[in-house]
Amino acid sequence: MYANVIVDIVHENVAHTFTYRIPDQMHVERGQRVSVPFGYQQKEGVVLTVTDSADIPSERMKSITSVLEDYPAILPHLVDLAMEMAEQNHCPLAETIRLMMPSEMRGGRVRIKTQQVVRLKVGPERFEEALEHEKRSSRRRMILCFLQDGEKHAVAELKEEMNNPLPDIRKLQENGWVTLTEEEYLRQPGGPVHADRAYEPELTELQRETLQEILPSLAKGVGSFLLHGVTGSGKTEVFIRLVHETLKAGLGAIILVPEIALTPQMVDWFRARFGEGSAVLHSRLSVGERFDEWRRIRRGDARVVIGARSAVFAPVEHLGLIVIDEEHEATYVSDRHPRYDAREVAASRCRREGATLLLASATPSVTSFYKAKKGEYRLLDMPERIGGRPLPEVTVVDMRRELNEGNRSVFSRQLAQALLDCRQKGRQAMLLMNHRGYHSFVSCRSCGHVVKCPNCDVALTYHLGKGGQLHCHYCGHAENPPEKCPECGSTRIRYFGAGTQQVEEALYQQFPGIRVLRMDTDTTSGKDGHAKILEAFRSGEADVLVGTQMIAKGLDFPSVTVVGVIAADMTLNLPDYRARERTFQLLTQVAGRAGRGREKGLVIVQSYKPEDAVICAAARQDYRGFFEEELERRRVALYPPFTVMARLLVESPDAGAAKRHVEVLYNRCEQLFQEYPAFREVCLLMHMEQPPLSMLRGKSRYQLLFKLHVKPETERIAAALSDMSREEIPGLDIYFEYNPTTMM
DNA sequence: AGCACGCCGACT
DNA sequence: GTCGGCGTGCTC
Repeated sequence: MYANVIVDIVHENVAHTFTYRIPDQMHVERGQRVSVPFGYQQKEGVVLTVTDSADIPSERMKSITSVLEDYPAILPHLVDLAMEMAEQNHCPLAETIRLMMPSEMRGGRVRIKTQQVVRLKVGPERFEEALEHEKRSSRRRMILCFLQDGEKHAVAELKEEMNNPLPDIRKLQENGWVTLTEEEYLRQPGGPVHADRAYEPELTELQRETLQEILPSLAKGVGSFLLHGVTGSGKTEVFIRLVHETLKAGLGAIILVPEIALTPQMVDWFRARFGEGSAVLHSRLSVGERFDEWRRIRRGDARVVIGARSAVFAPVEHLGLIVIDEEHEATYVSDRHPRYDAREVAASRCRREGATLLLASATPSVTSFYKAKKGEYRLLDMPERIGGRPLPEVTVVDMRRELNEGNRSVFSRQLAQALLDCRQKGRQAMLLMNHRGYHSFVSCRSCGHVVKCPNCDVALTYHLGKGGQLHCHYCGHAENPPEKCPECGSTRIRYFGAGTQQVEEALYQQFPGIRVLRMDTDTTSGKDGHAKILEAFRSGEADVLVGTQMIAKGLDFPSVTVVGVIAADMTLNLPDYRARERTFQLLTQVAGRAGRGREKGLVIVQSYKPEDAVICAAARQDYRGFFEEELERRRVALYPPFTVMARLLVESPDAGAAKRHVEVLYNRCEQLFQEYPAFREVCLLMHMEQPPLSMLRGKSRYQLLFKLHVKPETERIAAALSDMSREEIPGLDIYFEYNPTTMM
């Protein structure tokens, strides 16, 4: 028998299977990891197929050295998925196979932790006899009593009861009363589960109806849904019940949430609801913990998995359900190679494995909602908040008018009043400012020169602290602010634009005695920095939480009654076709933070363009209105989901080299279109330019932007463009992105 | 990805 | 003369 093996090397040259003889009495199957001789070295690989004939000459063929585990580490369905992904991304199979296992598993780094376990060897009927026999040692009697329940106990547990129990345990073993063994030990992050904390809240009528819509599909094993539920509508409880039903049917479930939602509290809460049969996968786990969680899933000990993006590959056998919460979040698209979209992977997995897919969001991505409208997903609506709580009232303030009427503060009069009232009532407020630092740029009033980063083509941001330096938010460069203009020598240097630090300071000035917490990348850098700030705010240590968009997502603070958006249109004018969508999502999500308790929430949105349709729709909390308008805009302007965007990005420390190569690529594309007229028809637009970030981390950047019709040829163009990025040129980095996450 | 094989410059 | 540069090519 022969095995076709994918060797664990990510390179085009070896991106095909190699055939090995399977030694007699060795058993291997699809998905199993093996060690094989490869050239003059030993490599790990994964068996793709087992056959009884081989098409290479026997004298060239080598034999599998050993199996690395006695079970297939990669489930057959996931092998199929890896193959599909490799084909779609035109990347080596080894690269997608790697997604299917924890990194600790590769390279023989598997360290299986063991612990010493002791248990009673004799039945309860001989327990008294044992006590009698050990009457001369109170320590040994104590150990026996500890083990009276007949269960296995870690020696470590006994250590908490007494000093150094091991010699006495050994003695008891000699005397034949207990057994002492080494057992494999799986680290359980978060410690033992207290399942008694679980409770099942009564479902609302709407929640029950939604559940009833999905349940039949769970039984049939086909169906995908998009759940559009307003903030606070109780979507989560629907997921939980679905998962319980999935488990009852003997199937497993995966729940994906954005990484930042996986707070310790949320993890505790989740484990309380599902107990030992659940696993958590996220980036804060140690490598060992992650590996152990993976094995618990693979062995079937954990059948419910909650995790971030990569948990979509969790080795759940008999999968019944995948839920993707906050499906509009950009975090579901991987930023590294291979660039997969967890939503698409989940859809493929569900189709393949006969599972139900449920995407959910208060502000679905335009693409997903469009798919739902076309019937690709079944659309479910939860338009009301739980307990009949009203959606917060949203007021848009025209900041141009504030300025005209002499208010130069960062706070409009309405917002200032709301903050005062809120504080008087002992409630809390949240303020969103989508820019960190103090001033967003520094410029010369004589010549207009803006101080920029030497490594990146962006203005430097003025930060308080450490003597007040200018920082680059892209590469981390910091320098002292100039005393005179480096361009014209004038001393008329001015600081412009506001950031979170300035909002914080303005609060202190305008509201003496106010207590403020600030949450942005600068204040959350330490370990659990994130959680610490949120915990402090939750326990009432501050009246106001000021932050960047990280405060907008999914947080539930019942005592927050006021939410202010300082500069709503800041994200609106970014050079990206999704800028409007992102603004709407941000405004709606942050508005949803208000009024989650008994009191009605008040949201004040400050804008310099209050008549803009996106701002208006967000103020009305009118997703449909936003969607229809935005879809029409994209239809007319030929943007996704009606077309596909692609980009070839060239980076080099040598600006000339980057420019020359992007021109070479341009010409090559022209040539390609000449050879294949069908390609020319598919390509709506090819645009050579310097991206908005024309320099980043000391590298000059040029790009080719493509807008492509969705046709059968589109995939082939993408493959050709991708090939152009794969060629290795010294001093040049070339990236190909299909549906790039950013156009910057 | 590694690593050997192979063909041209400056060193004990 | 050799040691060693990294270009090219192969791995079941």
